[in-house]
Amino acid sequence: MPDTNPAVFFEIFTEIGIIEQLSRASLEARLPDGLIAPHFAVLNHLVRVHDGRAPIEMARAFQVPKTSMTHTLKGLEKRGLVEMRPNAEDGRSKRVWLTEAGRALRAQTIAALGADFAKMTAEFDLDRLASIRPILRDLRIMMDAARN
Amino acid sequence: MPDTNPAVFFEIFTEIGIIEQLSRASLEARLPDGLIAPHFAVLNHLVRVHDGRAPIEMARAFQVPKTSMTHTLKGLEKRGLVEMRPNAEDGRSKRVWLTEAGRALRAQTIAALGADFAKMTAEFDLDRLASIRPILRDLRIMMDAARN
DNA sequence: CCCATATAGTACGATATTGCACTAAAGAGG
DNA sequence: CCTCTTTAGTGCAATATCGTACTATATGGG
Repeated sequence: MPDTNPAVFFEIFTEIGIIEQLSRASLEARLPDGLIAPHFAVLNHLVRVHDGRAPIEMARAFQVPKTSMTHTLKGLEKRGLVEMRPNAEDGRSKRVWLTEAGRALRAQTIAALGADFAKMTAEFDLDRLASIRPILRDLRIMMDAARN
Repeated sequence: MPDTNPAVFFEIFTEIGIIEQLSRASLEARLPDGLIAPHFAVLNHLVRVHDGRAPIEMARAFQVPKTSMTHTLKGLEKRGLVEMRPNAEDGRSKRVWLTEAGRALRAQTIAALGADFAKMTAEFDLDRLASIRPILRDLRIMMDAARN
């Protein structure tokens, strides 16, 4: 019988909220003191999308206010994980570059997480997990579009 | 071909992080000024699990430090949505009770969200969404157990 | 009963998040 | 060019999160 009850969304979002919290805790347990998930997200983004991004671009990518991005970048800069340089093509903006330490920390964190996830693999069928990926992806795309 | 790469976890958690952020934004858009997701989570928990819980029980249920729960409850109490009373059976602890206003706000918020979700139903197949629920549930249970 | 230990709650300080207001620079229209 | 509007970034204040330390009460071994 097809499910036509929108409360399904409520239940799914509740599960997702709990899983997000647990996965964030796992990540932060692998980060050096003083660094939290948003710091890692920025390092990871700069590797995946290529560094040299402007802070405002990253604020949009993560859908956080630009003041939050300023703060996160300040923390990364203070620890020598990124460098902020002026943007020669636009005097209003800056560009963010990874340092060697930033790249190394990101790689090292991913390696540590890989070990954690490998343990989970022993307890959770990866094919079953992988099967929900396209649905989560489509859900994310739909919600992203819905927020106008 | 079975997927044996633990990076599947990384990708799933990334999607889940984004969806959590978007769904939290939807919820908070429906809450009165000054109330945020943790406030609603507490109200909802007190209805579903029955009120009269001790703050420490709820801190454990949400896996937040007890200081965070103290703060969240203080906000709810200030707005007359819950009442804190001493626990006659244990002088160290308190019990948290919903007020009529608290119950009403929770019901009204769920109704508003129901309308939002009904719109999403037009754009996302509910059967497809419902199909991932048991997997998310099992994943949450596994991770919850794994955190020792 | 007494005392050592454990537990519930809170005060406080450090850091995080975010809205508002401001500055500096860019772009658009004349 | 000159002005009006828009955009990128940041300072500041309000609130949130959370670790540490403290108080009060409970519990358990003697």
